[in-house]
Order: sequence, then C-alpha cells, then structure tokens
Amino acid sequence: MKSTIRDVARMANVSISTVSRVLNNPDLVAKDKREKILEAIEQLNYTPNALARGLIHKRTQTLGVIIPDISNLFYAEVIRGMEDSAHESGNNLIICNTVNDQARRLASVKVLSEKQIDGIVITSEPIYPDSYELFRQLNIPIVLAATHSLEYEIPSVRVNDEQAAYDATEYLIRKGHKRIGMISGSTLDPISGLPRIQGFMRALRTHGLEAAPEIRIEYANYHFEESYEAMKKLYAKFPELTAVFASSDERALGAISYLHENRIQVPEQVSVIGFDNTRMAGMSYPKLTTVAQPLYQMGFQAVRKLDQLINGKQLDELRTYMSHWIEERHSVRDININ
Amino acid sequence: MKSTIRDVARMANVSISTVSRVLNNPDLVAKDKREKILEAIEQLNYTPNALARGLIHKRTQTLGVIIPDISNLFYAEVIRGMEDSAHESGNNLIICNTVNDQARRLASVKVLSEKQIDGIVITSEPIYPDSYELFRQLNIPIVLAATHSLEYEIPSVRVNDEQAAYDATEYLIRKGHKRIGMISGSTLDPISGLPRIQGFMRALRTHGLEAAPEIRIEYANYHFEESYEAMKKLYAKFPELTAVFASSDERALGAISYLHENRIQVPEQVSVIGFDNTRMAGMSYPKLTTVAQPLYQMGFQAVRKLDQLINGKQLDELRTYMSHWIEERHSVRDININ
DNA sequence: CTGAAAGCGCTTACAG
DNA sequence: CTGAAAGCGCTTACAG
Repeated sequence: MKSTIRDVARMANVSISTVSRVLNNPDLVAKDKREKILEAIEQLNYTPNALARGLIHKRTQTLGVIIPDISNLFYAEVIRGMEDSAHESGNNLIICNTVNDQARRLASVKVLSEKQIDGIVITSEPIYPDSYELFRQLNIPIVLAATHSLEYEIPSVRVNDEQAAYDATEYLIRKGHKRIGMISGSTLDPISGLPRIQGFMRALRTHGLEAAPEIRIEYANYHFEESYEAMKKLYAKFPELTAVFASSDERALGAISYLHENRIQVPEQVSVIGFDNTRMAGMSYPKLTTVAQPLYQMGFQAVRKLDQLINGKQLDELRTYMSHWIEERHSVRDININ
Repeated sequence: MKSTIRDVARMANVSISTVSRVLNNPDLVAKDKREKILEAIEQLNYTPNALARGLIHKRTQTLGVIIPDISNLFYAEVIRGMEDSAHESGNNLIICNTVNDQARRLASVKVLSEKQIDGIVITSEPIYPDSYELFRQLNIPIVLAATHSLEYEIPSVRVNDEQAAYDATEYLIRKGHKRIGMISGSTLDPISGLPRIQGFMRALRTHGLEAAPEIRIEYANYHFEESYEAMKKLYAKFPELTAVFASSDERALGAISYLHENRIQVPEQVSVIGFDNTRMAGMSYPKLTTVAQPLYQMGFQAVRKLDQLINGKQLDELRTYMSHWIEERHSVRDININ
C-alpha cells in the first residue's frame, strides 16, 4: 500500500498539518520536527497524492491535447515541442487521438474536463459551433495549434498558410517555372486546403500567370496513396508541367513516387516542393525542398500560451503567426540555369 | 464555475447521496426523483469530478506511457494502437517523452505515480535495477512494449528481434546475396543492437558464410545522418557488398541516401532491407523492403495487457512475442534471376 | 510553532 | 427508497 500523510505524521509523532507544512512551506516548521518528518517521508517512500491536492487547489498540472490522427508524421515534432514545454512548466500531457471524428473529439474534451485538466490544446481542427459551445460550457482554457479561428476569440499558434503557399509558389516561379501544378487538400479544409490554394493562386496571378485551378490543381487527402493518384491525374491533364507544389510533405512524396515509377526524373524533369518539413523531408530521395513550419516551436509555444492563459497572464497576442521558410534541398531545379 | 453534486441535489430537492446513486446505480432511485435529478444534471451541465471519484475508488482510468524519443517515427503507429486500446477500455494516456534520459525517466514515473495513474507502459527501454527498484517501491503495474526483461518478471510485448534479424538476413541469402553488410545499433543496445546482430550472424553461419562482424557490420545510432555515415564507412571497408541489412527503417533510408548520392543503384547494385515497417517505408524511393513489426498491434496489446494486469486478470503469458514478417517492396533485388 | 477542524467533491455502508 | 455520516488524502485558515 502507498503510505499517506497520516502514516508520516504517526511515524514522526506530529499532526498531519505539520507534515503538510514541511511539504508546502517548510520554513514554518521547527527544525527538529522538520528533520524527523523528512526522515519519515524518506523511510516510508511517501509521495503526496496529487488527486487530493488537485481537489483542493483546483489544479492538476495536467493538460489535454487533441490530435486528429496521431500516426500522421506531422505531429511527431509538434508533440515533442509540447512535451518539452509541458515539462518546463511542470505539466503532463494527456493525448487524445480523435481519429478525425467530431463525436470522439467532443467526448474526449468532456472526459478531459471531468479529469479536471487545466486546459486543452487542440491541433489542426477547425472550430465548429458545437465545439465552441462545449468549450464555453465547460469553461476550460483552450489554445489552438496549427489551426486558428477567426469567428471566435481563441488563442492560436500557427503559420500563415496563405502566405507560405504564396512563397512556395513564388519560389518555383523564381526558379523559372511557369507550368506549375498543385496537389492540395480539399477546398473545404480550412488549414491545408483553402488558404494554401489561395496563396498558390495569388502568386500565379501576381506574376502574370493564369491561375486556372481546374487544370493546375488536383486534390488528395493527406495520405501518400491518394496523392500518388492525384499526381497521376494531374500529370494526365497537365502533362507540360515542370513543377508541382504539394501542400504537405506526404503529398509531395506521393507525387514523387508516381513520377519515379513513370521514369520522370525529379527534379530534372519535374520539380516538387512540399510543405511542413517533417523529418521525412530530409530522408527522401531526392531530399525534399519544402516550406518549413516550425513544428517543434509551434508545439512548444502552444503549450506555453496555454500555461500563460491558465495562470491568468496577459497573452502577448491572441493569434500568433509563426514564421515559415523555404528549406532548400534537392527536389527543385532552377530552370533559368540551363 | 463548474457545478457540483451539491448544486444538483439542491436543484432537485434531494440529498447528494441520491444524486450519486442515479449516477452510479440508477435502479436504486425512484423514477420521479431520478427524472428530476437527470433534468437538473442536464440544466446545470453537471459532470462528476474525476479527482473526487479517483480518490475514493483508487482508480483514475489513466495510464502512463514512457517514450524515449517521441519524434522517432517508430512510435507514431505504436501510440495510435495504444490510444485505440485505451479508448476501448475507457482509459486515457499520459505520455512522457524522456529524451533518452534515465533521470527524466525516473522522474516521470514518480510524477505519474503521484497522479495516481493506474499503470505504466514503458517502451523500448532496457530495465535497469534502479528502475525496477522504483517500480517495486511504487507498487505500480508495468508493461513493457518493444522491449522486455529477462531478469525481472515484467509483462512485455515485443517481437523476437533475434529471429526477425535472422529472417531478414536469410531473406537476402535466398535472394542470392552472400556479401551482406549490416548497419546496426550499438552492441550495448539490448533491443535494436545485440539481438539483431546475433540473428544476423546466426543466419550467416547457418548458411555457411563467415560472420566476420569486423568487416560486415558498421554502427550507427538510430538517426538518419549517422546511418548515412555508417553506410559510407561500411562501403569503404567492404566495397564488394551486394546487400545490406539495416536494423531500422531510418537506418535503411540513411544508407540508401548515401548510395543514391554516390550513384550506386538500389536495388540494382546494392539491395537494402530495413526493420520496423514504419510509414516511411512505403514512401521512400525505392519503396523499402523491411522486416515488419506489428507496430499498431504492439501498442494495442501492451495497453490491453496493462489493463488486464490492473484488473487482476490472469495474463495469457508474461512475455508476448508478436510475429513479424518480411514486407516485400522494391529495395531488394533477386540476384539469382539474372 | 503546532494541532483541531473544516472543506475540496465525491461514494458507500448504515439506519430508517 | 432515501438521507446523514464517515471517509478518500490532502490544505489552510483559525486558535492557542
């Protein structure tokens, strides 16, 4: 059996109040008693029960994290950042994988709330009215990571997807490409879909190219296989293309796989730029040039922000946009050169 | 403020005992009261406080998971399996990333214990005496995933690494390879190191080939970059090799990267087989033939086993060895054929 | 400096 | 069927 504060008190011949004090405010306790108590604690291997503490303090030092699909490599670095940040602020993370299911998502939030976690970071999901209603009801601090909400006043940490997509496209244009295609998430997807499409098209227009989304864009969910198929279709309807902007690394690898299998050289014949800079990007062949999101930092900052929110600190800004950059590797060719 | 059982009782004009009963044993309560209480619960958006419950039941329905490096893609599928299993048995998972640091590992276990989690699954780590001592002291159910302990009686779920390495090597031999090299983890690593080396050498010997580890084996930690270097060294000292067994997918990709960059065709000139079957294996070029571990199932079963342990059920077996298989893709060439 | 008491939000015998 | 009481393991005014 685990020993309790009562056992310690008995062994040290003091009241439980005094034991509690040496734990929380040792200066208030006379030296001799303090030492005897410390010794008893040691002997009994006593550790305070965090449930009892939580009940009193209304704080559990535990945070919830909602993730749509934890097997997506995108989250590996994000979670690592969250973990480090949590560790730094003395918190633990309960991670809930919602399998992209709104019902399971709401259920998870409810359970987390029952467990009295101090706050939740929600990743990658758009915030629907029923979610927001639940958050309000539960009155629980929320931070969004890799997503945001313009309708609601919820703190968030993400990259400016529209601009990042613009930059990716412009990068290709600077490298001399004009016949650029895109493999994108659905237009209904407010994160890796719509804004990146908008950025893509804005860059084309800005540089005097026709956007022509019907022929330039092909859609795929975030899986490799579907992106492979999308590349196939894209190539079929737009065979003159010299470059592809894939709106995630996994999509880029799916595209590259199709190209390889059809003996189309990357980047000699077709250049590919990805998005995310997951760890895979550095392991593929050719190594993937990609729009880097600061994945670790996004996770780190999201938890940091949540911790500030919980502690009633003034947030520097409601919606934080972290900076992205182009991580140049070997999958894009500069056409100007030859 | 969150409403409590007291608020519900007041609104429904009953005692808190009765409210508690409709929550835990509704049949014991008269229908009219029950309905009134349910209504009050609805109105107040009442949800029971899991801390208070946990304090009484000595159960939190929360499990701890210790992971050495969560950014390692190996864990993506494992955690997904754990999550699904936990969800099935009504548990949540607190995930602790220990950054491969024994001090942080022990600290994590202590915090988890203070939070009264019901059990812990530990992944990939060898069990040192000080760990075991702590587990004993804390008297907390433990299950090992992707590792095991022969010294201690701790339940575990893993693959038979020695046999899996044997099979990988034999697979290469069957494909006509004799000059086979290996990129391995350290001999000190009891998981991805020693047993896989032993399996590798046993296969060579069984098939009448000299093991000659000094020239056949090069070492690398689990990172891509180091494996790239290892491949370079291996190739330098053993240039006649026609195949390499890399003891993880990431090591395999590092090796392939080196080969690509030096215009050595994979698999035409050198075949590569990996280990793990992480999601990357299907996304590389060429797609990686690899020894598949049932990652999702390992995670799922580990949590399942832990749940059984917690509920005092008889375990089917202390040490579960899950079956592996060779996932044939395109990185190994059959030399016999031409 | 220290102990007794009240209380955090629940559950569960015990009486009636 | 229902309520009062004790108790889970703590913390924190309050008195002394």
